[in-house]
Amino acid sequence: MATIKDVAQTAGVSTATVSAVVNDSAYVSPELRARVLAAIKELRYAPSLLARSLRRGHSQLLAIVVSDLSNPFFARVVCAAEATVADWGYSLVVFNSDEKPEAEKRILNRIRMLSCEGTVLVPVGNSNQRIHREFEGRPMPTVLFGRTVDDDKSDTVVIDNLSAGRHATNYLLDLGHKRIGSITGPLQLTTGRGRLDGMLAAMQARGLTPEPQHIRSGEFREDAAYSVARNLLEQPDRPSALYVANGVMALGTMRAIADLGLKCPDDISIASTDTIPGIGGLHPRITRTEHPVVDMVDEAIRLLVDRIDRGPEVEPRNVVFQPALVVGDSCAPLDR
Amino acid sequence: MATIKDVAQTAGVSTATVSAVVNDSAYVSPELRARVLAAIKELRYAPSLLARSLRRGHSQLLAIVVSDLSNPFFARVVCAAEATVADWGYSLVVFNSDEKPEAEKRILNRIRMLSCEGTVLVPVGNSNQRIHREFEGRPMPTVLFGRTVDDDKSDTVVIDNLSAGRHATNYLLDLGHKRIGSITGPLQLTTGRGRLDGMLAAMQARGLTPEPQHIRSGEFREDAAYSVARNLLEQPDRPSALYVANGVMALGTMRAIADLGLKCPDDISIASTDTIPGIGGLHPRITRTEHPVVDMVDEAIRLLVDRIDRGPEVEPRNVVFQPALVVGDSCAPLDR
DNA sequence: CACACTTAGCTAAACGATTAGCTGCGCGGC
DNA sequence: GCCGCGCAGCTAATCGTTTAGCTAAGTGTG
Repeated sequence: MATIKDVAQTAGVSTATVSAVVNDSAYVSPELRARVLAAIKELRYAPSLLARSLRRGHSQLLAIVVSDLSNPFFARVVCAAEATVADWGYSLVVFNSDEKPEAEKRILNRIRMLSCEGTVLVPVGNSNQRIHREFEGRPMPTVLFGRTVDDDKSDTVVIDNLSAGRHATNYLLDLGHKRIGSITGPLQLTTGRGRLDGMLAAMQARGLTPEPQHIRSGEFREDAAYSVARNLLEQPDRPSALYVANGVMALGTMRAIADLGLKCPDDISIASTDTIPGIGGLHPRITRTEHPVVDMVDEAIRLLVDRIDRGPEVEPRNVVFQPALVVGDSCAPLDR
Repeated sequence: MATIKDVAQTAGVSTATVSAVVNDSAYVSPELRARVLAAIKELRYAPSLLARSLRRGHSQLLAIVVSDLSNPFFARVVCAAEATVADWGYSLVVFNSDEKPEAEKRILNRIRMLSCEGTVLVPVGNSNQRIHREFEGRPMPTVLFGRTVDDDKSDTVVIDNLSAGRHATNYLLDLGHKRIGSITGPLQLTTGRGRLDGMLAAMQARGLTPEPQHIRSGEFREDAAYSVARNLLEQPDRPSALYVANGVMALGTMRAIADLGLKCPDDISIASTDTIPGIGGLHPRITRTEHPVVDMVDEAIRLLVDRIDRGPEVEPRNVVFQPALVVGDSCAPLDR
């Protein structure tokens, strides 16, 4: 690879002049400029971002750490992030913590070593100490995405989990369901706890109390939801409707329903939060609340870049997006 | 952020000694080692990978460029790559060319500037010149993934597209279908051309010639497949079965079928190549050929790392994975 | 014509690590 | 007692940039 010295030599100028041409950072006479440009072309020179980063003190690198990259929701997040980040002139380093705190720790450390300028983090667990412990010293600009932790120092972008759970449940209630169960995520996560609380609040508002054995939670995964759903639905007094906390869990639940020889929505109605893109042609079409992934990611990157530029003085900002109900045909009215 | 100088100063040693301790690259007396370790801990020192990379001449960075990150198939690829790459001690920079040649060009250039040590590339278009033009000078270790181009210099990891198309089509033929159509990807891509050729070969082997208007192709996207399928199925003489070239196109086709008020498999049978994970609980379960994504990615990374280590002398290797037929219930026997 | 002022382009010092090569100490052998 | 050798740890060069500060030539003014 040609270096700036090679270019300087072939063009017969100093490296400072080459740098000035490349970065347009100082006036260079048309003649020299032309010579430099020609040399660059001839040698196929491209500046080393490594060296530039070292000198300038910033790396043009942003990191994203998601908690489960095999979840289509986070795949969409990464996809959106890649695009937005490119618009801002950064490149994206992607990490998957796989819901493991120790992996997250290792990753955050690596991000620091890579001199990434900022991080979009879907935090694992609920202990914020870790985040700041790892990033101590020069604090790393961080936007918490999707989930929050007890942490008033970071910017956050989340959805209104309570509303999500409530709207989906209200839809079921409006159809006449009374014995509603739920399969939600780990309750130490805001996405798990919040959605369940929304569901319970909706029930309570109608004076209903769900049966304890109908309220389940498990990991945010297809197979976890499958097991939980299977176990729940094999009970003699199964509910007439279920609220399921995310897209892949809804799929797992549908699979359990199918395997048990039940029919949705005939035997049981399903409403969820979050969605799997593209499955609108399959049956049933799941009724769910959706959140605007692309907008959320755009906002997260915007906040992140702003914090990188303006530093820790800026007050932490917490942006909450509202979910929207999308009606499919996975819920049937309960006539009785 | 603490630098190696700070550590050296606090420990009362030279930077060389600190480096020796950090990298375990030379003997350091227990006493100094302890002092250095203490200083590192106290200052929360972590070496700058930027500086290290600059000096050592390699960056611990691998790049992956996929042609459509919103496609769940490539999301799975990125997910698998992230995990494997971490095992080898690298970090992964992710790019999405979105099937745009000019974006790919820009990305490859950026990869070069970032001093990534190697690239897993899902190439856009069919002109290999671009790849080598961009990577000229010190040639960039590259593994072509999923698709190949006219290029005998790179390692490649692909599936046997011909077999994929043939197996899926044979399944339909075995059920008695004769008027089979297809919706495949862009024919300048090996994944488009190959799968279609496999389908046609299967037909031909039974002495059948598909009607030209039943053979369609379009972009590898849900919405593209939807339009094509809709147009195809609205014709009076629609086929009794369709082979669809990938997972998202199968979903688009199913959506078209649903929107037209048709039933799968009653009115039309669908077999595809590639799959969407987790949708086994929805109806119909699409009959398809699957390929071992994780193994393919592992192999690609293995090849890439090997080439980085051993240089361009190694003969290019071309690994082909075989697809496997997975039967769902999207195909009905044709009795007539 | 001398002086100050501008400015194009240069030199050289960073950035934070690694590492070749040097220094000086301690020890063993004759 | 001296010489030579081994080796722990240091100094300083280096990776490829950017950039502060300098030089020298050009310009305009009194």
